Amino acid sequence: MSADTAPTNEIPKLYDPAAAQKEWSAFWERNGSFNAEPGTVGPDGQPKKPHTIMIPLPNVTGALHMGHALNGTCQDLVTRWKRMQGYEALWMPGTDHAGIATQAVVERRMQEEEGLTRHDIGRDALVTRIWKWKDAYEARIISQLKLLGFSCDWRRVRFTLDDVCSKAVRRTFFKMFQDGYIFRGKRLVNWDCFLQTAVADDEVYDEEIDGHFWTFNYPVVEDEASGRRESAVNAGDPAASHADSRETHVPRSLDVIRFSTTRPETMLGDTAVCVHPTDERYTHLIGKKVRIPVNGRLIPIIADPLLADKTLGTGCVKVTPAHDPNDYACWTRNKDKMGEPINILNPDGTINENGRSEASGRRESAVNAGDPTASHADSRETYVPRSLDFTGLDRLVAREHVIEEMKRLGHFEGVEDRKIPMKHSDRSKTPIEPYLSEQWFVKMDDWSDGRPGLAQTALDAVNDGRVKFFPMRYTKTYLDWLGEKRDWCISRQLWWGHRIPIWSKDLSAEEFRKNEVFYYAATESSGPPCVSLPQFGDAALATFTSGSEKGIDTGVRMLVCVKDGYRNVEQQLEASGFTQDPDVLDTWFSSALWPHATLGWPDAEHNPPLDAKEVAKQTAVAQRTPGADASGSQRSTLNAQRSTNEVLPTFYPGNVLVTSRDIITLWVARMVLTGLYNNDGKIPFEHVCVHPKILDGFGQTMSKSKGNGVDPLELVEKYGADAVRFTIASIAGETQDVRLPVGYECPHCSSVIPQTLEHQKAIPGGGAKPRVTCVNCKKSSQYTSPWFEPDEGEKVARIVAERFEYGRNFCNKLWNASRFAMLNLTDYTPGPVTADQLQLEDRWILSRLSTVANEMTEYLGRYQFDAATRAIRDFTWNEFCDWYLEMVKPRLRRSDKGQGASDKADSPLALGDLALGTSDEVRATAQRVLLFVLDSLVRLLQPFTPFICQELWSRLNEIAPTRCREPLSSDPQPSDPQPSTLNPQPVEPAAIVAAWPTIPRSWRDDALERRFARLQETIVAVRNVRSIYNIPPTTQLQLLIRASSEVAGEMNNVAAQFDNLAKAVLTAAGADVVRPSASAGFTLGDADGYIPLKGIIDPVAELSRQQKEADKIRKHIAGHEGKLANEAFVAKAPADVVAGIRETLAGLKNQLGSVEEIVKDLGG
RNA sequence: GGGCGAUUAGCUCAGCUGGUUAGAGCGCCACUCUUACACAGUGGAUGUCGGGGGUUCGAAUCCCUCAUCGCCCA
Repeated sequence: MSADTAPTNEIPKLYDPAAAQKEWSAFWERNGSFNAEPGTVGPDGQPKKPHTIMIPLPNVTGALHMGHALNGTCQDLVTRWKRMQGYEALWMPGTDHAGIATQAVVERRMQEEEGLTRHDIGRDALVTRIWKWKDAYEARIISQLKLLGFSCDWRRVRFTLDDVCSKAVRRTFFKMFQDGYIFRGKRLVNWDCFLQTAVADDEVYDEEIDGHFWTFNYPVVEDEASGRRESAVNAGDPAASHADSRETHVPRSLDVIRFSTTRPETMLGDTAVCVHPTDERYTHLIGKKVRIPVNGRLIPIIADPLLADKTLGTGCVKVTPAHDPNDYACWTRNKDKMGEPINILNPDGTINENGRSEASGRRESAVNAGDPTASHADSRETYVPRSLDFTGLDRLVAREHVIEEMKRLGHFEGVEDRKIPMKHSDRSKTPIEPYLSEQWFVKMDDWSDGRPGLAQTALDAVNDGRVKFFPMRYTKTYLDWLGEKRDWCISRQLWWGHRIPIWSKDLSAEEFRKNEVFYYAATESSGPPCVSLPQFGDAALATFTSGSEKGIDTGVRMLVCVKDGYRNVEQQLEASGFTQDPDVLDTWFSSALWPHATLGWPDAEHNPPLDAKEVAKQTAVAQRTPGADASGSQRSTLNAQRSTNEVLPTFYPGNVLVTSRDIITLWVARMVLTGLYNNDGKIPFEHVCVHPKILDGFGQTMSKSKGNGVDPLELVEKYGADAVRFTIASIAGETQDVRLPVGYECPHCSSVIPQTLEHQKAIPGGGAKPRVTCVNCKKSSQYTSPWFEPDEGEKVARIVAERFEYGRNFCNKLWNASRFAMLNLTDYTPGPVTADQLQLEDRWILSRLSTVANEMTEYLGRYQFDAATRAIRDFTWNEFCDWYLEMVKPRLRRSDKGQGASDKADSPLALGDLALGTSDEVRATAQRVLLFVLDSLVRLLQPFTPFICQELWSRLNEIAPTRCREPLSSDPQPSDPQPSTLNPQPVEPAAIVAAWPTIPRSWRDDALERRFARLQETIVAVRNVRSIYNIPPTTQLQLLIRASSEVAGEMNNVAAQFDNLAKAVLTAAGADVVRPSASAGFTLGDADGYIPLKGIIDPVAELSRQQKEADKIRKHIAGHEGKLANEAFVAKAPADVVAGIRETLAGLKNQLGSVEEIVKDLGG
């Protein structure tokens, strides 16, 4: 036992993550370590530069999964790193209300558990329930983030529906309304008939269903008929005709148009049939009309090259603009040739009044252009003998009736089974219907006068490099999507969200005409987009819509937008008959404002409020305010009352948005756009870091709906937060998504049961909870699943993922390396280290540290978290632990207790070529260098594994509060190729505020690293021989080295390390060394080694081994010679490449010569 | 249909702007409880770099093409 003052058992052999997490979370909280304040002054007396990251707000639908953990880990890495670099680093946390997603979850649960729909309980009651849900899940989410050690400024937590964000939403809407960006229009939306709302494209997924493909025909109507019609009807209205009696005397088989459809009921809303303009089968029919048999409406045959495809089916398609996106697009191209789109659906998916044909006895005249007309019932009597009224039928029921009718009327041609891709609502899991409805939009396109629109400003910001993507390739996604400049539909028929701040009222034509301003505004297209209402000051603006093409004569609807903070105006409007728009805004409208709304925009007079509870937890901050805090910086008084908002100008523009690529269009583009719009053209962030997604073991993205989401806390519990973070960081690269196969740990025998798709999908059916059966002990148990809670008292198979052992093992390695160091630092005394005191291994590890620390800085700057993780892991494990610690051990042994096996190893004096002084001094130097490297290592790792780092930091600070540090980065760096003096100084009280290492690049010594590599190779070669001959580790070997005198000299200098690391005594080294008989050998490029093994060596086995080795070398030689024999290679390849090959070849030949010699010796 | 990305050891993945004897972790084999660590140490085995063309002195890397998979947008 060398460590006499610190019993080994004081530092456990295993790192205990749970204890560290608990202790240091509280520590950071107490100290306000994650706070970011404007005006904070750094140690140099200057205000700290800000660094801002806005969390891509997770939604409150449910708990977080590993994807969020990855996203957060990346952000925390950057935030902690920047904080150590001296920035005032703000990581703004918060959550998103996620309109439809959250409402749908709550509604579904209410339906399942209580059988209630939202209409049963009403708007207010539903919203109250959703708030409760939100409170629960927001708390859950925040606690998940906190348990992962994420260093958000928790005092600043925001929610998209809170007062601060709401104000920003209202102000933005008002501003956009004022500037004419917001308008009302018709739009084909994805209609969720179950939830009765429009859903966004990204809330829709495709799924194939078993369906049918029906073929029908429509009879073509004769020309003379259309001639008569024209005089009878409005231009552009093909429907108001009764001339169809003609076709009764034309053989139908000769003039029908055949088409196929998967949704026959939509023929009720057909406004045309469409063929390809060059399709010779139909060219003669273009411009003629067909009759829809089930309702008698006449519709034109049009030509459209985009919609119709000659090669598919009959080449003819029906056009239902109100219920099909392609058809709608066709309608926009051919408005002049067909009537207005006809909506046939009610919001609940039943057929509306347009499902009623005249034959049903409907008397009133058609309201919509394109409706069936009232004139021709008689002539159709022969083939429409009964009333046709599909109104009120569910669309799928109506489908069957339509088919029946078409069959009965003789227009049915056939049906086949077919797999049909069908869009489904992600929220209700029901098929969506394309549906034409009135919505609010934000104009994205440029203005007609050439001014750039919102989309263009956001495009410019990326095009001119103000906003950059990492990796760069995602720039294209952004530009392509924004480049379409499609108007943004911002209204949602939901109850959960920001209510649209528009109050409207219908005005009669007379009422309307009385007000000249209104009249002018509504009728003059070149006028301002809206008019102010003098009675409300600047608090309200109005526009008018006529509601139909018929103009304002029938009256108008007055739409008033009210600014935030004018409840009185809203009340006055309501009192005079105005009602607020029932819809809410798209969630993205509020999340788009996140980067500036959270900072208090538009309030220029107050800092955004802080969470009082979180502030109250910061007891240490309260105690030290207003003095200097322990890190030497001063913070401004918390949440002081001010007359200006300092937070916004300090932390906006921000620095980086860290997100996954599916969010580029939804968030990034819109954040840039609104950021520019609301902040005088200032971008919300300069970088966008796009990280991979975590997939399950089957390559599916993790999602709540698939049931494959893994709760990071389960893994934190199993492996520790640091391990989870470190592992996650190691996979956060820039190339691709990453699979994470998981399993369940059998509670009986601890075997891992791989997860299957069945496990993911299984839900409790009829009471019994699903179980997994252990592959090993065959016992079954319940398991964790997002679908159900295991029963009380059950043994539960919990989720495990072996991948995370990577991080756990690493943490333990770091722990034990530090443990070793601390056991040897009990008598540490601070003091400088001078260059002449440094040993080979010291210089080597400092050289490596310089390289690695600088690489880390570069990797993090490029958001290459995986590369940074690998670099620090390899350094820690393969260099610091495997070599440095092993090599430094002899120097740390107390000389008075040294009991080495050999004379050389016994005395540190024999270790090197430098004057070492007393052994106490040797030990002290070793301690100081070791401590310096460990200190740097902990600092480099702090952003990755903050808990263990702080644990180590605090322990180190007890033992050694003053330790050597690299020179400050601002210090002038002499071109000294060696590390200059390391000077001790008091270190920071906590790792989180420690300075990020800035190791001088001049410490890197390539020549020394090469020499060191030769030493390593030699040691490995000796170990190899030992292993091959099964020589016990305790057996001392002899080593002879034949090499040039220079190399031999170097070998002699490090002779003690051969004994230390390979249990081999270097008995001879020089050019004249000869191979002893009965010895094993190895060859390096410039040295040959021999290990006498008399009595141990099996000459036959050794011969065969050496022959194999020779063959291997010959193969390489052949390869290299081949290259050099190629004249073109020698002529064209760069000189250094050719020289490199020659050098390698020479080395290989040397090696081969040595091996052949051995082979010969052995009688081969 | 358009775009992006992938396909490298049994598994999960690195390999940047072409030149390495193609790597890592896990797993596997053998040996070690050697005084930091068995969540460890030491040594070892393992790949026609998806297929096929091409460019080049030289291709895992660049180009074309095919196949498979994933995502985004229509």
